[in-house]
Amino acid sequence: MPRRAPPASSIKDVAALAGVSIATVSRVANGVLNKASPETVARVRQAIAALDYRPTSAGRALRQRTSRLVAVLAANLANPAMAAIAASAEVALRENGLVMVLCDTHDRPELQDEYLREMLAQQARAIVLLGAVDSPMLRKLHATPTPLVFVNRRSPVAGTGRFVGIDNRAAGADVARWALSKGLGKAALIHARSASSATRDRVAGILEGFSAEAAALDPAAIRSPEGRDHLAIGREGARQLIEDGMAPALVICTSDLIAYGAARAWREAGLAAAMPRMIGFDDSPLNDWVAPTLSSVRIPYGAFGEAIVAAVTGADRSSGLVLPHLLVERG
Amino acid sequence: MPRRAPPASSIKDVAALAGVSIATVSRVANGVLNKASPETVARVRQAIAALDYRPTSAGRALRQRTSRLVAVLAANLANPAMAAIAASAEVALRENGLVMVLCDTHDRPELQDEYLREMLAQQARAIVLLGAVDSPMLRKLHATPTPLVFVNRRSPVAGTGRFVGIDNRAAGADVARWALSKGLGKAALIHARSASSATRDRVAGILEGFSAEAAALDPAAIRSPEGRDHLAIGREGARQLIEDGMAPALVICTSDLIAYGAARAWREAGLAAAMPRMIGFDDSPLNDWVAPTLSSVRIPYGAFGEAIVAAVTGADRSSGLVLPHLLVERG
DNA sequence: AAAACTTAGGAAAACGTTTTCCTCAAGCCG
DNA sequence: CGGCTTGAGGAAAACGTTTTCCTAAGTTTT
Repeated sequence: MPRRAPPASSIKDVAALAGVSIATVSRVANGVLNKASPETVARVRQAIAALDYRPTSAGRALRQRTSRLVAVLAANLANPAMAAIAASAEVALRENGLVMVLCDTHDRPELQDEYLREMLAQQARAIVLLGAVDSPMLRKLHATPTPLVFVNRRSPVAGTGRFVGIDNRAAGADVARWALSKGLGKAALIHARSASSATRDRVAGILEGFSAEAAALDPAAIRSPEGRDHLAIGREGARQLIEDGMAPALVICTSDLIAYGAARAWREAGLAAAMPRMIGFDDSPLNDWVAPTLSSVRIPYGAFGEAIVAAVTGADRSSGLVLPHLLVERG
Repeated sequence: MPRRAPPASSIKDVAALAGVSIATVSRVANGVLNKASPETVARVRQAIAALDYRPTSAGRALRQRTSRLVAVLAANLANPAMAAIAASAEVALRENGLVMVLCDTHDRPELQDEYLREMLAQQARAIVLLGAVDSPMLRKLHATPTPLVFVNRRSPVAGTGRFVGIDNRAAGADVARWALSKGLGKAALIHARSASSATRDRVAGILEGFSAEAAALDPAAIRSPEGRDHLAIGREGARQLIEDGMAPALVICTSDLIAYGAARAWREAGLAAAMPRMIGFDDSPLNDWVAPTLSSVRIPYGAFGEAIVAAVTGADRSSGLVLPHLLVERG
């Protein structure tokens, strides 16, 4: 039933053509040059080129007990920010001879576990979690040597795995400081009811930032409704604020998507003219195009790829990388 | 240097635990039940569960000469429409026991070739091209048994590969008919200067649709500037229209992203109030949230996944699947 | 009761690599 | 000239599966 792959040329063919043993071909192909004379190397290289040979990954993976695959498990690919990270990671991995396998866990623990299992069977070189959720397999994995990299959200198991992301708490505080220094007036906050460390830290930072200036956020102006995605959460949160007669001058959202949703609620309420100022997190690349008045905390997603590679290859022994964020003001 | 994967339990361990040969374990694991007694099957199953055994893909791929990997080569992951297709494909593939490997070719032939080579080395079960571009390797691949599936854009090599997408020509004609029947007045057209069959067919359909009603699109109102992405193209095209004093009542864009770009140009020109009506293609899921006045031809991206799987597994012998589109009117 | 099947399961080959030893020859030192 | 070292390269094992035979017992058919 399984369709056979094309009978590509194998190492044997190259060896035969070059008149050497397969061991030599393998060495040359892998850049081990001190075991063959320059002439032999040249001959083998020529044969490789002539046959368009490339080592089959299955054979290599079998022998080396690890593949060139790096699994990236994203919580939600529909989120442009996640897609941006994935794209950036893909480029960086490729440049390091690794291949990205991208999966969408939909933030569901069972699905995440299923993927973790599969990637273990694939002998993935490393597993990158773009928004991890706690799950049994994840805990088991911590006991294995497979490198685990947590992006945006920290590992649900304290003190394990490398982290790549921004300092969300500091970013939250920055937003609060900015709001106060601008004298924007009454602020509201909409965030996801998620247990993710990113959201938690942002919210904590925001609250801290306000209280550090002896100001405070009206608890009635904080909303964290349930919702199937950030867009819906933002819309629902804003709807509640409007319904309750709140008229904030600024709405802080813990993601750009939440802000998109909130803006829609204001439009739908016929209050487009009285739309409050808004600020989100991520600074989605689309903002300049579709949300010209949305301020946002820019997260350098384009730089995540390299950071992820560094974490994957364990180039630095540190427990992770904290990248800089930047508050981008619009509108 | 390569970090070793955890010493997961292998088929031998299972065999030892169940007191059978590895052949029997393999058979049971693959659901071949007519070669073992029910009791043996049960015993093996128990051992498999106890050891949390899952066949290593490298061994399997080596023996079967094909892997469970399906390569998806996307032209541009930053495009939410592509991301949506990828997400949909990923789910459908997974449900069929296949694993998606996602790559971003950035519409560049060399990069596409590099990925094609790599995926051949990975013994990918099939290769899905989300926006293929012509390239040497692609032509070579047509001679191999590896199934090739073209999504959105048809194969650059006539008559080869399966196709999944909508009838772009008909969709273009639908847009023209809609514009005329609504009596919207003077229309403009912005499209990418791409050689992709999707864009070509849409443009052709639009022009045909107009002439079929004995109307015509002012050639001076058709723009196809160069640009690094659709957003930039839309912005530049609109900028040209504005500069040339065109004041179309409707701007037809061959993608939603182009329309986003065009809208930005009008805003930037200080003409937000006089923004023409717009219609795009894709109907990005984000439209309802960020572009409430953008009409669009909805492409059922959520259904692409299943169609792709059907094409990949060759379940139907047809040369491809044409899915229905739908004109969604907004604003 | 011999012959022919069936059932349950095992032994072993094959898949394509990488890598660990070997070997053989040449060059060097004493 | 005998013993080292070094350079160049080969033979073969091992990795974990799947699958093709094979076998030995039991069961049916003549």
